[in-house]
Amino acid sequence: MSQMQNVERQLREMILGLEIGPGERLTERWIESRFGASRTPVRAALLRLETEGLIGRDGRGWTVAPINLAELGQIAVYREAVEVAAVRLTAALEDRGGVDVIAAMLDSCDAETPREEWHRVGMDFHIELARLSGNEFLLRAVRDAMTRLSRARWLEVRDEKALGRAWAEHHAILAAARAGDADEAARLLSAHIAGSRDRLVTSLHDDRRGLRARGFAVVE
Amino acid sequence: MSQMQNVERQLREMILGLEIGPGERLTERWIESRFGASRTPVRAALLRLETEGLIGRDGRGWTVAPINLAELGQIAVYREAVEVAAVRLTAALEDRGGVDVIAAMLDSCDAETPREEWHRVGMDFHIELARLSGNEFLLRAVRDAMTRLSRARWLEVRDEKALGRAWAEHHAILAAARAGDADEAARLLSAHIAGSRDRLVTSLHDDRRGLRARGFAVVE
DNA sequence: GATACCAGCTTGGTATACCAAAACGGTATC
DNA sequence: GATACCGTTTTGGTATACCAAGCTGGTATC
Repeated sequence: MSQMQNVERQLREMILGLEIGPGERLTERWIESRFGASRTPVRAALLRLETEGLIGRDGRGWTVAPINLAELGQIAVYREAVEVAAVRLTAALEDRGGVDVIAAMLDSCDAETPREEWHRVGMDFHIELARLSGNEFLLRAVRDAMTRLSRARWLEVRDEKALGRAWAEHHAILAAARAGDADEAARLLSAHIAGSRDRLVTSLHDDRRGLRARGFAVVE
Repeated sequence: MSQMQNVERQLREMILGLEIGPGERLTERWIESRFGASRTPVRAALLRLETEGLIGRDGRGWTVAPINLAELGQIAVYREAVEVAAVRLTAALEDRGGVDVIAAMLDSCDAETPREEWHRVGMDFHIELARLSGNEFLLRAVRDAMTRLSRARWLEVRDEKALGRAWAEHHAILAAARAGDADEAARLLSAHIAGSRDRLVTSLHDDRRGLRARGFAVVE
């Protein structure tokens, strides 16, 4: 694997894992010494992460993207557009066997499963559902949206009940898609995305002081 | 303006203007000498154009993205999802004055207007309509899609009648949006995108031999 | 004549040196 | 004590040298 991919992957993981906090400044020299790569692959990695929206430019320098509550609302609208389109395509497929694979993925989580795994499966549900549509652009759109949401979802304070509700909603969406009921799947998915957004924004808004106390930049 | 932005902009224009043909190979050294910049900004520009889908990797090297007919179909589905969402938001706005600005832009084209300008306005219509929605993600999605479609639309053989029809359809969509009729605007926009796709794919498919004779890679 | 192999060249990947601009810090002045 | 100014340091932008992998063309061998 090339140094560029190496740096890109590790840096992305550090950002998504909040090892580098939202709003933190990055210097190419620090990354260079941190990962043992020279500035050329470091710069390449930064350029890629910039297009993913995980980092941005602050004047001449680089900054880890802050948590942006307004952006979360816009992403929800975007997600609804592309995910609903994807699930409608999936529900119209001849062979909807892929739905069962996703259901099995959901069922691999139980009370013993670590929170990290729930987090990953919750995102992969949406990504894999988009993949079933067979449309590369819808898939990429969902993947990008989930990447941007990842940190916010990780910071969300979710109780046991909320996890169970999301799990049930996911299964209901799959059931409608499996049955070929595009309208019902679309309706359920829209409601699911809107509900997720509401809980997410409310949770982060209520907790914004705590987040800032941890050194995280939060934009409202 | 930095060398990177310089190279990126010029290279993009050369690719979109078909001065560098679809499928053509690119070497960093050629670009370096062609634009008088060193490899560092050249590589940065290539990385950005790669994320735009205008160039891709061919093993170790770089290749201008071929014209891909299957991709055109997928983009149409993607466009429909995001553009319909955008126009619905726009139709629901309190202040829909921006619609008239777009209408004026359409009306700036007449029989004397060069084809290049029609091409640009035809794309900007969709981009500006998405901008009115106020959603950054929908806007970016439409802009990206139009960038990817740009070369194909330029290669399409369009008669006077087709241009007039597109112009009329654009105005009808604006009228519905201005009236706040989201359903009608969505219906018209969906039909417009589907019709555009059909004409585009048919035209390029019929002309694929001619395109290949010009040295353009065409994937079906 | 075909094929296997080798040398040279091309090319992307990487490291690094140099530069200008901006940020920082300290000092002198009011 | 505040502020304006200047030198130092830091930082991103750029150019370039070097490397390894892969391609090319030619040659030698069968």
